[in-house]
Amino acid sequence: MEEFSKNYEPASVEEKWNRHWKEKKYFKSVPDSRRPFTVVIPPPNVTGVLHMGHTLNETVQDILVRRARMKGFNACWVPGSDHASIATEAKVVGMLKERGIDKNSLSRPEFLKYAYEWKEKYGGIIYSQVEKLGCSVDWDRVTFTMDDDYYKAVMKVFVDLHGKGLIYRGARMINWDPSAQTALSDEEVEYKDLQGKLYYIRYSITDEAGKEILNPLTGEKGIVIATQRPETIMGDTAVCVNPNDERYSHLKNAKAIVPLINRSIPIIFDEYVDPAFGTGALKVTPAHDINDYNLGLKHNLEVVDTLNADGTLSEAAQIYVGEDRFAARKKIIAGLTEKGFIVKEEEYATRLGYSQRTGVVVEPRISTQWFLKMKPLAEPALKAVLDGEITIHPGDKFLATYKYWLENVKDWCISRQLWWGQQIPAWYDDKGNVVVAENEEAAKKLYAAQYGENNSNAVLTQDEDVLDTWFSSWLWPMEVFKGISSPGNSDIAYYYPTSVLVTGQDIIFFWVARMIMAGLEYNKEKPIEKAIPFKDVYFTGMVRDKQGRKMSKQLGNSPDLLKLIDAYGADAVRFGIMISSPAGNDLLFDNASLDQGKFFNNKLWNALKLVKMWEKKIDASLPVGDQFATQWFESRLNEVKAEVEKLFSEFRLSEALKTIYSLIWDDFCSWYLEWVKPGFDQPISADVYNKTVAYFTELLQLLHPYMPFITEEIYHSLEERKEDMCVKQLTPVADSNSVYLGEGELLKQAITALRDARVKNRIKPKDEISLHIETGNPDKYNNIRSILGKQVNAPVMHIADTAEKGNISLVIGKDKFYVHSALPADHAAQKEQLEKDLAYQKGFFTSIAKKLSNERFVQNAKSEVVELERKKLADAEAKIKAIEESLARLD
RNA sequence: GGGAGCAUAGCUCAGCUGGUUCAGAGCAUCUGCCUUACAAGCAGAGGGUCCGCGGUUCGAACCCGUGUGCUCCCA
Repeated sequence: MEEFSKNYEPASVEEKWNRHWKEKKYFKSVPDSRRPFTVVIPPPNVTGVLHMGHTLNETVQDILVRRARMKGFNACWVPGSDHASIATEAKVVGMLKERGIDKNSLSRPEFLKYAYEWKEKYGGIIYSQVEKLGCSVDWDRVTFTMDDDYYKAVMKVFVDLHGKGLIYRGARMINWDPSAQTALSDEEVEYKDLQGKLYYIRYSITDEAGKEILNPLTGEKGIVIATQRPETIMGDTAVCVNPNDERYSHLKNAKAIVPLINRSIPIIFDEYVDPAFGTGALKVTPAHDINDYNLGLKHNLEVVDTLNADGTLSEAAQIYVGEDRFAARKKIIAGLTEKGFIVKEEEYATRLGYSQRTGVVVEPRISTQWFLKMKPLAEPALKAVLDGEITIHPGDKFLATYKYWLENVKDWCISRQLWWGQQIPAWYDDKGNVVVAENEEAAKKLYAAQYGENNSNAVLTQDEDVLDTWFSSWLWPMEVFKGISSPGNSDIAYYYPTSVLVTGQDIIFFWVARMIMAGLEYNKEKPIEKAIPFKDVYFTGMVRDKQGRKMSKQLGNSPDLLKLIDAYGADAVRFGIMISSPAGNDLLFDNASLDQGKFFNNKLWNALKLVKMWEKKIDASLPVGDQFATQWFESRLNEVKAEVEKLFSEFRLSEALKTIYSLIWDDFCSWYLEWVKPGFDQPISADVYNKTVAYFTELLQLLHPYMPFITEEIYHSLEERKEDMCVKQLTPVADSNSVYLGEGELLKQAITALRDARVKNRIKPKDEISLHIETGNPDKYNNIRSILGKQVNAPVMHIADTAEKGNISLVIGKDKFYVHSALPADHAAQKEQLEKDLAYQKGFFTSIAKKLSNERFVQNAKSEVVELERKKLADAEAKIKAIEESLARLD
């Protein structure tokens, strides 16, 4: 027989089962006659390693997938990663810089070679982490958003949507990332509150002839405007005031002179300006502010773009050309101050947009980009959720957010000035004519057809830009099954729609909403329940550190997953993160919960050791004997199985784990195993042993989705098995017997109370007592008396309607318990306990009595409730009587 | 500025449809145990004005209003 180590050692066990599962191809899925349960991994991007947020995510998915597999579903979990266009390109550029290579010195194909090198390295790290965590993914289905077919699918969708008029190209004010030098979508901008400064700058005013005008009301020179961005004054093309503002009514047809560069710009009048804000005069810089841009359109203003793509000042600025925008700001302030243009400075609370990926301040910029019209796609996506076709968990906490975004969605800027990604399938001739087609050949044909045979030899150049990564990942639930590149294939027909999407709430717009849009757009011919990409969305919370801070690279408070697995084992990590993870709420990650997982491993391990010790003690000739323990545990097990079933249906995974944990630790280890434990040198009946192994097996099955490795290991250690736990089917829930459950509760209560009395009276566990129970219903102890005697070391026990008084008395339920012990009893402690109980019961009695004496309660409350209260009153009365009698005995 | 959510034991949180499953769990704390599965353990115990105020109701941690404090999303 194999020897068991003192404590559970996860490392070798986890390695062994990972290899075994993989060899057996248990997690490979092909369509068959079973119902599918499909989950697509939200693609972690290839820029780094898995953080704790991913760990939570992957664990939740694995739990759902493993349980589905154990319930007879054909479970298919597709792993993959996305190319994270902007973030990866930034990393690759950084890597090149370290090697002394400038991106601009490379051709596009050369750069992409380096990018793929990066992707191979970091994508590989992520996959090995997913595997170490025990994720039961189908490794034959690994998908990357830049795979050939995937790439083609993205092209196809672009061309299709362009053909439908949903994709268009145009010059708009967009969010510009000067570091990555690309456009961003609205969602990629994060706003932060900060303390800025408002500068009041005086512009002089002239009439049409160029003669200076003074304010007739105040005699002041010029006009004062307030701005946060003095470095943009060179891009000013007007000063705007409210037409109803009397302070400025003398400025009709006047001109303002931009300081430092002395450009003359018109004064315009528009009610857009709030006279109460600042000085009531607004400088208008259409190239660098969205509101100014709109104002400029309305008033036909010139647009002067004073910034280059990299955030330095352009030739158009005339001064400080080539200086960074923030450096230029300082110099301009100095220049303005020196020349007396600055009237005052003021502290000002403001909000700035930062690039989510590079962290730099985003610059509003007018730029020609490709856009996707969102309104027509948003409407059905909103409807699907509002109609309940897709359910968001937990509760509908995020429903309002989802609804608001979709109702107010703006067109999506999908082009990025990058190389790493799907290159936009648009081709231009030298005159700027454009054709959109899936590839160059098709583009040429289309061009010839559109622009005539004469031009068929024209040189076509493909758009330099690539598409936003989310423009590929929104196809994920379909294209991992080649649903776009090869529609109607047997995989997509079987696996789509997927069952549940598990993801962080932070990408509800980036990904979840857009996946729903794409799913509905490309499955229009199907009924809605077949068109949606998933039926349920489960949002996990954010993982924070112990102090409640977000985990981030800057703070360095995110632990390294592989180190955690080395220290605790993957099962303990999974346990730790799930036990502290209420659905949808943020969780404070603390190694203490991993310790709890590790301790739990040991508890299971030691239970195994105990049961294996019994194996040697089986005596087949032994009669079945006392069956209460097994009867009770079987009922308890079924009760919990039903509970877990319900919790899973509500996606309350943390609750379910707590329930299973307590069933194993408390009910199975602390109660059941102790109850059936044979005495020293005593045999165990085959019946009890076999049932114990069967119960243990079921417990392991319940726990397996959470802690796959140790459960598989113990399952095989318990006895010879033909199949593996990860594919063993769960047994259906059976009825539980409420009589056994009630008797079990009474037994536990009596054991606890008697143990407490022993501790308080300093009776050692080895000291025997005899027990006299006075009860009106002696029969209720029939099933439990032998276990009770064993657990409280009371070889002698009398149960009758009158009892011989002992030296310790206590009241359990309505019954009086008298303990006879050779040792002197602590009367004071007993008295104190009894008096405390009495006070509680009396208070309880009074409150119930008061309730029942209230006529309106008796009239209005449901009859069951009133009946229950009457029973409570009677019980309390009986208890009070028993306690009082015991107290009287003590005096 | 608009919207959403949260406040229960020292900490992290459960608490469903208002009524013994109503004040609960885990961790932490305290006491006693080297009891042959487990000291990473066992057996016990203590600990709460359910954020403040008002209302609805026979009855409120739970429903409504309001104040305070915190978090998140959007502009």
